[in-house]
Amino acid sequence: MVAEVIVDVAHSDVDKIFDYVCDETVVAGMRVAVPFGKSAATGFVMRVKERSDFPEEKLKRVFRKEDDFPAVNAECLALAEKIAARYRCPKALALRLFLPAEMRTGKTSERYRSFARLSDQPFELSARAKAQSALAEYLRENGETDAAVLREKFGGALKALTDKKIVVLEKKRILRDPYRGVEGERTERALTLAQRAAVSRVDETDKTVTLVHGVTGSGKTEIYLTLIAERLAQGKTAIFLVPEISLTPQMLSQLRARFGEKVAILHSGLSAGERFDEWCRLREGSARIAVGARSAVFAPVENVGLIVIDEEHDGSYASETAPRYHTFDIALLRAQHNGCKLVLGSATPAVETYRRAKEGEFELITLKERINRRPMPDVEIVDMRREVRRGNPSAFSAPLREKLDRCLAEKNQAILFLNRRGYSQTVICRDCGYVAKCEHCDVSLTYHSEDDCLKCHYCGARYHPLSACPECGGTHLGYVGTGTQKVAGELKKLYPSARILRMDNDTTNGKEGHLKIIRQFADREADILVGTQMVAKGHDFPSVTLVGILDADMSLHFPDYRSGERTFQLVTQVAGRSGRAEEKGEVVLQTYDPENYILRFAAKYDYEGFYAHEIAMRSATAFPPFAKIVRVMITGEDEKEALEALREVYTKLQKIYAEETDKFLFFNKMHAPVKRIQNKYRYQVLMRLTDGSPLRRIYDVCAESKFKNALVYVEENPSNLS
DNA sequence: CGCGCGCTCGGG
DNA sequence: CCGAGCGCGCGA
Repeated sequence: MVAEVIVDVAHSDVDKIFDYVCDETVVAGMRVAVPFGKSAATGFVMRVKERSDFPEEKLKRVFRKEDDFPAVNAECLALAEKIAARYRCPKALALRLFLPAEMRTGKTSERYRSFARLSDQPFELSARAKAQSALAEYLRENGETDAAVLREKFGGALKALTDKKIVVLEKKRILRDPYRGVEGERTERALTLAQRAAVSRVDETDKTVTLVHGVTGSGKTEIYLTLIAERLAQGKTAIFLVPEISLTPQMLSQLRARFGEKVAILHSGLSAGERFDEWCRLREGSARIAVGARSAVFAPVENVGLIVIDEEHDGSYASETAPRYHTFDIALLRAQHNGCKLVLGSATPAVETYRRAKEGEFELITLKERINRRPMPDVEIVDMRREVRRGNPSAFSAPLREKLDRCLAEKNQAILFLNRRGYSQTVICRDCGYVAKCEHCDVSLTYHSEDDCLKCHYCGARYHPLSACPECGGTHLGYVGTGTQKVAGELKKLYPSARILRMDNDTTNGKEGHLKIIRQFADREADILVGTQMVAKGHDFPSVTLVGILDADMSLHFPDYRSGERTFQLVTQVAGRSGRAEEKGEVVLQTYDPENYILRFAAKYDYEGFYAHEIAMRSATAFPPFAKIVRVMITGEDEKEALEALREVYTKLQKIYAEETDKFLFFNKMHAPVKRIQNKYRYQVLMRLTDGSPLRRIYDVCAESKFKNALVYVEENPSNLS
């Protein structure tokens, strides 16, 4: 037999099939060790065939199998090839998406543990061997027991008994359990009429994709779970995708309560061993529901009956490393391959998604009612220009102060939202205009009062605070702009007795830190939570009755075509934190642009109105979905080489532009808005296309680029143009 | 990607 | 004439 192998080297030079002789136990999808050049390499068996076209005498043999199972199933093999073609990346890179990283790096493997049990042979122990008798008695009562436990309890008696063959040891595979005591109680509720109707619509439509557009609290999750249960009953599997941040213990316990051992989670919070074991349970079929962030779309399940993408609009579904796939595209391929449904859910769908639903490409289900019939909180838009005119330069408007007073007096909780970390955004010299900048990045530094230093928010570098301007020596240094740290400090002064908690990148050390703060606040260990957008995402705080959005303009004027859409999503999401239990919630939205249509629609929770306005604008200005934005990024530490790469890539792209000018609405090269990040210079060729047809050639140009010290990559409709 | 081959250039 | 440096092509 001959195996067609892709070696696990992510480089276009070796991105081709190599044939190796193998025995019949080697099957497609297996990882094998093969001789490659001077040394050995791991490879993926793409196909097994009878004979090779390559001269037989030159063929070498597969050394051995890396695993005794195919790591990548047939569907995923085909999918990997499609991904490699679509995003122009080496097949090895596409294949790697399908296995947990620790399987490649060898950082983990199956864990085994010895178990002891009594053998069948009859025995008699001397009366003096007390420990041995006790151990035998223990095994008779408890049956098979972990050998480590027995050693702890009975010491050397275990060895004595195994030597006498009275007790036998057996190694058993241990699955590491990532749920750590997550015990959910089953909170299954009968579906409402609307939910039941939604479930049948998904089942009955002949469209592959269904968008469930349901306001916060309309019970989308229950719909997903019912659909998943249906598929499970049919002997099929399901993939349930959520934004990374939504994988909370509460969410997991809900799933575990409903589906028990059938659920496996795949996410970065697990240890290497846990992740590997969860992956194995899915591959072997003992777990049938894969839950996780975007990478879970590559779950090793067979016979997929349903894929769910919850919070479909969330930015974390787009990969930021090669291959820069979008989770939806992969999910759609898998759904089509399996002939199953793909369900998207959101309270605030991406404009592009909603349009496809409106145009009839996707089935559209709208849920207008909240399960509990409770109205969404009232949103008051506060004109900050008026506050300034009235002599209030602080971050808190009079209406917000008033509501905060009341909220605290009534012993409720409040959340204040500000999308800027640190104390103040910039340090500026009032004498000469000098602004403190990072040495490695082309951005200004943010002052952090807690550790009294200047930090770069792009690379994390820290600097001593300035006492005088390094340019002119002036000492009139001004701190401009307000961050979460400053807000927390000012709150402390305004409400000395209130307990204030801050949540942003500086106070959360990794994922656990983030959960810790959430838990503290949920346990009412604080009265006010001040934070960046991480406070916005799906957590239930029943005692929160007030949410303040301190500076809505920050996200509104973000330089990106989706800033309006994101602001709408943000306001809706943050507002959803207020008034979830008995008491009605309130939202104060502070802005210098109170007439802005996005804020107006957001304040009324009018997605339709927002959409109609936004889509008309996108159409008039030719932005997605009416055009495709393509950015070719060129980055490198060596400015000269990066520029050289830019010039070469630009010249080649110009050729495409010249030949297909009618497809281009815009074509230009420039440096990126942030010229340097972590010492890497950044250049870009920015294009806006009427349709995607030149994309293929654009990817080709980038893949051809062979500069050693300059990275060239394509971004489609990038969500962050910095 | 990692390696070795061979071409080229500079030193003396 | 020799050794270091690098560009290139190969790997089954």
